[in-house]
Amino acid sequence: MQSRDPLESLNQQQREAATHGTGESAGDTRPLLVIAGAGSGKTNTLAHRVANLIRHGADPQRMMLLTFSRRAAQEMERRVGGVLQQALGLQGTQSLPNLPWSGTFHSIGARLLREYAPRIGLEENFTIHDRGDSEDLMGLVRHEIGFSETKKRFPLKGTCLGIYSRVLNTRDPLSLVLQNTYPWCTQWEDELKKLFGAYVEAKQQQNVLDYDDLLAFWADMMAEPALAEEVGARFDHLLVDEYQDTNKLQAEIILGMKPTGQGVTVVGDDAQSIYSFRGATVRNILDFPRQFTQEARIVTLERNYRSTQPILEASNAVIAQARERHAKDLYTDKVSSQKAQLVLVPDEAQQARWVADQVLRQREAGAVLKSQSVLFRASHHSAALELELARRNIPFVKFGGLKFLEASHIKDLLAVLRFAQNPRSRMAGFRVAQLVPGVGAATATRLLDAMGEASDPHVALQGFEPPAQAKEDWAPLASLFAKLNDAELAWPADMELAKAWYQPHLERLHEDAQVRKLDLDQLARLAAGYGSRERFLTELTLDPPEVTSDQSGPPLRDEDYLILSTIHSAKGQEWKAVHVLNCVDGCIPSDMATGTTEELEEERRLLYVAMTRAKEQLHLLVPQRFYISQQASGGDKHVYAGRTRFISEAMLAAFEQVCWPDAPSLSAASAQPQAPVLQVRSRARSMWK
DNA sequence: TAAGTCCGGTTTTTT
DNA sequence: ACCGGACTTA
Repeated sequence: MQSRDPLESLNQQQREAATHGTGESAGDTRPLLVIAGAGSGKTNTLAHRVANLIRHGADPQRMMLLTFSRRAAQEMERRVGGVLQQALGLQGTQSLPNLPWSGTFHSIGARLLREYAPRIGLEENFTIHDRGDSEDLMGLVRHEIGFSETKKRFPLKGTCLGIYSRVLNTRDPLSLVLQNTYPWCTQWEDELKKLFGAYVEAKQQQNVLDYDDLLAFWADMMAEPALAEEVGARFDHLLVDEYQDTNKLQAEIILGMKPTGQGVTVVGDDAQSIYSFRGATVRNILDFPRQFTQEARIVTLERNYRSTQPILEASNAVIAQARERHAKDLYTDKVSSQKAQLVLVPDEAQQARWVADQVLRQREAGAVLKSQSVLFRASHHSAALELELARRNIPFVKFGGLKFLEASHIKDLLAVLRFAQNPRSRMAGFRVAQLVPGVGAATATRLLDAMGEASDPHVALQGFEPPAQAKEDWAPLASLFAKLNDAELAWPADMELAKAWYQPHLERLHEDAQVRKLDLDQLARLAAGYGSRERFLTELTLDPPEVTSDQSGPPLRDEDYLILSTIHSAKGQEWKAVHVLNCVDGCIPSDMATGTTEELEEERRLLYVAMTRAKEQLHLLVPQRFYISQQASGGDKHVYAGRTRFISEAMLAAFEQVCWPDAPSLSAASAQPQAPVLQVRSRARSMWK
């Protein structure tokens, strides 16, 4: 049977990207850079490239595919499968390719490090600290070396970790990082050096790695020629998605693995680079062509398949003002008479109402909630809207912001498992021990010291004498760890044991134990999907479930719900209708990011990313005033905000302007119809002040 | 030594 | 509104 040409559906540029190095261009060993504009079919092209390589004999086991998230990796796998099926005329599930080496830099790094652990001086059973654990450890060390005294006002633990992380990821010296990014901390350079030294020491003693270690140790490994050669030779193809959001360390890893660039493909869009706060640098993609021993081939995808002409026009106008970029202008065939809207509303409360109204109206017109989204710069910008949606019973799911894993009861349970996995992790042990009533910081420290000095920490734990008043509650903990340490135990039985032990503590510590119990059950179900305790713990910290459950729990799979997301978490996605909240100076750009031109440029790209998510309808909301949040209810302190500086007077022609309510009045009455005129309670209180 | 109260300071975005 | 540190009480 003659199967169809699988590349038929691609345009000329996409086809060049998909087939580079095969067919007519066989023998071309240059690395490939694909500049893929927003909505230009990037994922599809990459999937076709992978499928095409496989059709030409490439072994999926020998391909490394670095994507931004596990979700992106799975999507890729699915699409590659689809293309292959079509091309080879295969049926059903017959040859879904298994791409074992696809995932984020961090998760692939963790795998390689575990595998090579014995050869690079690591212990194989290391556990991985997430952001919160790392901050806590930094805080502990900070306290231990005496930097936490009140008078000194030393940077907080989160700031310290931020500085440390930036030094590693950018490979810039500490002094430069302080000067550029943390100018208010420059006076502490010496102390920070000392702190970071102690932090590294603590991590090593406890056999834990943080996010940065996963990249830094991998890069170190690739700086060792023999190892780099060995690892590089295991992979024929190395493909990297979202390359504009990689940092110096990640570029070093790629270069170390494939110094000639043969087999390397990177895809990205410099106009969508929005992660410089994490050390990502646009230089990576701008410098890519000349990085290897042979110069790269560049293919640019400029045709947009996502948005209508008017939406694209408005987006192009915004990004055209950017200072430095690969010149490209997106075009599309999708005509529409509907311009992008600039919606003026009096304040945030009215903004929430307008969005809720609009979302319902569009649902009446046939757009299910899932095809619509609301995007915002910072997680808390959606607070008013969330209230409004709840009030009207409109289901929604929020991406980004607080995670399921950050709730204290989830952390408690995970700490038990982590401590069992790695008994040298003081962070986990500290948390677990203090769950026992009568045990506080002092007793916990005594336990961990005893375990640290012992040749076998398990024996030390079993032999530990708790204070008299804690004795009774201590026994179940000791016996739990005896069981968890048993090699016979088969995952996920560990989870059940831990949960059973934790149950009484949960009830004692939390009023709402019932609700939290549901979360723990959810976690246990999740656990069953992983092969081992080690894998569960690793994957969970590197690729946490993205959706935050409200108290109500995650919506059912078939239910319809509106998407709320930070702009950062909206990366790579698209919706029929997109609403962008708070398009005012101070929010976009965030008033915390107006210091340097680079920061400001990134904020501009952020708005561009938000706008280019829209397929048919785009609404930019401009609330005209903001109430100061910390004041008595009914208070009237507010500030006026102006339209974002990224949409200049001259660009207004690309938008349709809407004022709501109809009369663009700023009078208090129309702006705040529901606000009480009088607050009797606060008046009664104020009598006594 | 543990647990509870009070006060002061506070830089968004995420692997 | 939240967190961390200092201070108080049992």
